[in-house]
Order: sequence, then C-alpha cells, then structure tokens
Amino acid sequence: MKQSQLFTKTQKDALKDEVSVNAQLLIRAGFIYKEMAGVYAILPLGLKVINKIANIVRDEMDKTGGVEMQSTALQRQEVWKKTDRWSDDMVDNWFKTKLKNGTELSLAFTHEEPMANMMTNFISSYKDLPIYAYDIRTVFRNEARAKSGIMRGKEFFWKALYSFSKDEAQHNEYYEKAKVAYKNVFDRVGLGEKTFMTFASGGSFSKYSHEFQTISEAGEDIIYIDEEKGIAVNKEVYTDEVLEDLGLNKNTLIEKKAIEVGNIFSLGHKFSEPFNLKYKNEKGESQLVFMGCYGIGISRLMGTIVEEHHDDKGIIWPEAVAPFRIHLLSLNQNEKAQEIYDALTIAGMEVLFDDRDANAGVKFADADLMGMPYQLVVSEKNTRDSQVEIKNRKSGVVEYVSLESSEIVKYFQNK
RNA sequence: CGGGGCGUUGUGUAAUGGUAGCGCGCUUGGUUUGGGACCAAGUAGUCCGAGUUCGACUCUCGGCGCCCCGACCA
Repeated sequence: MKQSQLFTKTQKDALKDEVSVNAQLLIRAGFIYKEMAGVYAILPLGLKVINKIANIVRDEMDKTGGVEMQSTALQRQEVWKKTDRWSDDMVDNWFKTKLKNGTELSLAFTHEEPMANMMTNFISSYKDLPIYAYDIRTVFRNEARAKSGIMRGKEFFWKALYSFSKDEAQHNEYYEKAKVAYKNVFDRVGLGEKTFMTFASGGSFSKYSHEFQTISEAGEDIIYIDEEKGIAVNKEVYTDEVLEDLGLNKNTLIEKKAIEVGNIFSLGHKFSEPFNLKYKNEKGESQLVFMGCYGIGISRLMGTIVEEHHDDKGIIWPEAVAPFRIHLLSLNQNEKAQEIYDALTIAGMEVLFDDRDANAGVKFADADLMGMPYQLVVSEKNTRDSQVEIKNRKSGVVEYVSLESSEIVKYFQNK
C-alpha cells in the first residue's frame, strides 16, 4: 500500500487526554481513533493488526476442532432471564435498548445464554457432541470507568468459543487442548515469554478457571508466578490452601502486574440446566450438556502487544502481527522505489511504500513510530552505491542489499 | 458508582476580569533533501447553557466531556 493513500496521519506530540502507552502510540501512529472514552475506531493500519491477530486465533481455534460462526449483536431478554443475569442487580453494565413495541433488549454482552439456548436446536444425541463453536465479534459493556486506552473499553473485539461436551471427561479433554491453543496464540503474537497460565477463581462449577496473564506494568491484575513451572496464581485466589493444592511454594513465587489477555472456564451444567440443553446418551437417557467457554480479547491483545513491544520512538510490531512487514522509504527516489515496491508486492510481500513528498527525518520518525519490522531505504546515497539499506526496527541492525529488485525480494524471502 | 484533576484552533500550550498569543500541523511561494530543515505569507480556537460585570478564557451556577485513584470487570 502506498502511504499517500492512507488517510491517517502521525502525530508528533503526546496527547494530553491519554496516559496509557498503548493509546498514545496507537493514536499517534494512526492505528486507532478515539471516538469517546473507551470507544475507539480501528483505522486501516489498526485493522490490519486486528485481522492478523484474529487470523492467528482463528487458526489455533480451528486446529482444536473449533468452527466459526457469527452470533448476534442484539440479544433478547427472555434468554437472559432464564439465568437471572438480566437483572441489573446481577449485571449492571449492560447496554440495554428497546424495540419499537417497547420490548427491552440488549447489545451483545457475552454469549453463554444465547449459545446454550441456540444449541437446544442442534443438540439431541451424544452423536452430536462435542461441539466447539466460536465467534469473533465486538461486544459491549457499559463500563463505569473505561481506562487504559484500548485495554478496557465500552466496546471491544474478542473471540469467544463455547464448548459443548457430553460429560466432564470429554470436556476436560478439550479444555487441555484449549490451553495448548492459547499458549500457541500468545507465542505467535509475540507475547509468549511474558504470558503465564494463571489459576483464578473458578466460579460456580469448577475449582479454578485459567487466565492467561501477560506481565506488564500496564496490567490491572496481580499474579504470583512460579517461573520454573511456568504457571501463576491470581491474587484473588492467592491463599495458603490454594498454593498447597497447586503444589506451589510461596517463597519461589514472584509478584507481578499482569494483563489478562485470555481466559478459559469450565461452565459445567450452569447454563445447560436452565436452558434444558440435553442430549440422549447411548442408553437413551437424557443428559445435560457439559459446557465451557474460552475468551481472548483481541483488541486488548493489540494494546498489550504495544505495551510490551515499543521504545521511546514508537511501536515495534512482532512480524506476525505487523500491518506490513516492510516499510519502504523513498528519499526522493520514488521511481526506483516504485520498481522495488512492485517487485516485492508481486512476490507477495506486504509493503507500506512511503511515497510522500517529505523529508528524510520525517519519514524515519514516522517509520519508527509506526513500527514495521523492516525499513527499506531507497535514497540517492544508496542508489549511487547500487544498494538499498534495510534496517531492522527491533534490533536496529542495518544491512545493505543490491539495488536489484530480485535481490531485495530474495533477501526478504530468506528472512 | 465514590474520590481527585482538567476542558483555549487539528495537536501541545500561554493569557486570572481589559486587543486570545506561541510551537507543531495544515495552505501558498521559495530554498533544502539521511533523523521531525530553513525563510516568508496565510489558516484555524476559549466544550454547551444561564448568570455576575461597562467588559468573562478568567468569577458563579447547571450541564456535557476527558484523564487518574478506588470499587467493578475480558
């Protein structure tokens, strides 16, 4: 893509009404636009990141046997009344609205109830199970206090998978798979080393749920990490009893602030019971479906990646989620750069071509701020020596490659 | 939802009752061309509504909005 086609602009100055690093950098680099507190438009560059993360999540969910669908953004109250969650006493951060006829309904908040309800239509036999349906969508929460940029908004983009199993054993089998899939996701988006599976309160059915917590100063949670075992305990369940149960030694645990980027929950019969979500087993007996839910905050992940991958100049995107792999900077060499751009694009590479009429300093500063993994500089100086300069945004290492387009393509193919 | 802070051109700021100024951005012209370059001329603003006053960015009241701490939450 040519940068001259991007309608977004970078901003040099820090914004006064944002404190969080993720919002500062994402807004200044033109990835998101703040519409109101906790509500951000995803701009072209940001959307590319979101889509890349979503695709990684998709890939890992599909590998576990997940099937993607699209749930509804409008939800009806009857469904929620069955579990008593419609009441404002139970959930006070709904966005509720009304139909023309006065019937109250709500904006998508989460989908345990609608999914359980819908599945009564599709599940009738043990042969139908297990089912792993997931959804990547925007959900809405009427947060009393949106904060931390895109980390906690009034609307956010997430993946939610709901598992439907015939019994606890079948459920547990999937639950373990989900743990692996989640680990893969966080590895792939560049947060693997800082992300720990964390034991948290389990809710009504299971003893624990599992959160995936990324160590970060921007985090809202406190976790205690056992580095050797690679697991952690959320402060909310940090008791001697729990530590003993998990075989953890208080003295070896490290306290850290962390961002909850995902969680997985065993729901048991909590939702299948009120919806009478049952199947017939081999003996023809009616059994309740055993459910689980598995969430990943995709927009929050984008924020977390920025929090953990940046320097004083800007964002440093991990390759797997960068909007473009290569930032082609033409310093008054648009003709030559265009050739290279064409060759790279034809070779299937993602290139952002800075073809703007701007000074070198502006282009370098913008490239650093936007954070593509490679900056490919075509300048008079380089052209004279029949070469281009390729700078790694993260390491700062500069390499020189022949000006020949085919050589440049080769360079990136071998990286 | 409790507590605190704050609303001035697109953005960052100055003006504390008396002509709304400056940096960046943007526009035009010129000079530049490897780390946000220079010169010149422009552009654009007091969150909204009442009130006090000869006069309000400034004071008062109300509203709306934003940030931070807490509570709550993916």
